[in-house]
Amino acid sequence: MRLSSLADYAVVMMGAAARHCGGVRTSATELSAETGIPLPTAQKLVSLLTRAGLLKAVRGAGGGIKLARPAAAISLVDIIEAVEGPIAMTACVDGGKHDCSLEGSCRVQPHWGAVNDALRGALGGVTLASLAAVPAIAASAHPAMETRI
Amino acid sequence: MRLSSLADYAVVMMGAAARHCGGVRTSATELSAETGIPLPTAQKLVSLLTRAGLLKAVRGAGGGIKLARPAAAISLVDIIEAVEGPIAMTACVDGGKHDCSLEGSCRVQPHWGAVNDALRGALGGVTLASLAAVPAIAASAHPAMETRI
DNA sequence: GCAAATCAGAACGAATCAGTCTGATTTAAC
DNA sequence: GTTAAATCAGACTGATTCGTTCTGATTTGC
Repeated sequence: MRLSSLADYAVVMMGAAARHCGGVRTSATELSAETGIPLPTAQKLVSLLTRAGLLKAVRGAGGGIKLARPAAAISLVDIIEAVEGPIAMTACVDGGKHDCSLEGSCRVQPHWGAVNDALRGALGGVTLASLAAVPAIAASAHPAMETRI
Repeated sequence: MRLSSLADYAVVMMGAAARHCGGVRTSATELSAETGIPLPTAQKLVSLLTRAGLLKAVRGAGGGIKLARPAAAISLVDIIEAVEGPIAMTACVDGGKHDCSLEGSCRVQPHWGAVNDALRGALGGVTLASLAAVPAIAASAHPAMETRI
């Protein structure tokens, strides 16, 4: 039930990219320096995010990357699914895949849909725009984060 | 972002145990036969769930297990945390553990708390009692599960 | 006292994940 | 036109975690 490190890094990198206000082109090297993520890992993430259609990449010297869509149109769901694949807490929630041998008699299955919806709703409610611009809230929220969630 | 198989099995097993109405004592062998979960795995789950205080175990011939609390007082959160440990999507949400090198400058951190709360709320809203008694709903909900969540 | 049944914990194999490295492609400068 | 630098893109390796199985400790019933 924990996010993979790659997905976590991807969110941080996309947040940094969004801070380069739209048109300005940045690069994996620059984002690596800003966020502290190792360069090779940052390069791999750029590749994944570009393939998913979240970033626009331009090769060669002077090239770089920029957001493919406005920051307000990109949510945590998009980023996480770009790195980890479809969000499905159990196999029976993953459309098409029906590997569970308990199919049919399982009484838990109906509930997973609702739980999965709640998770996707929470992730979809956080856009990249809100990540890029929350200076005061972030500072004041830190102490409260201790609440053992 | 997928539940581990062990945790998934644990939920199914606890649901089956709850169907043995309170006082009646069952065993890992019986639950294994009812759910289709391999016996060795079922035994390990019984051990984990007992250690977490969700089941009461009695050793020896004629022994067995039963719910430690009423089914209405056990939620998916309890079961999942018994198997996987505390639910924390990222390291910075896990109280005490502060391994992230980006601490302090990270602008994403405040949001993870809210997302984590939403997830825990969704999981906490599903009690073992509701899992044990949903005959009609389960049957009618199956076709709708195709909705690519 | 003996035997059967049960839970409890340790050990092994497999799969996924994180990270690193090398190569293909493009542009800019000379 | 050529060279060189900078960038993205994909393949590879090591490690950690997960899932499963096996063996042992404990208790009751006969």
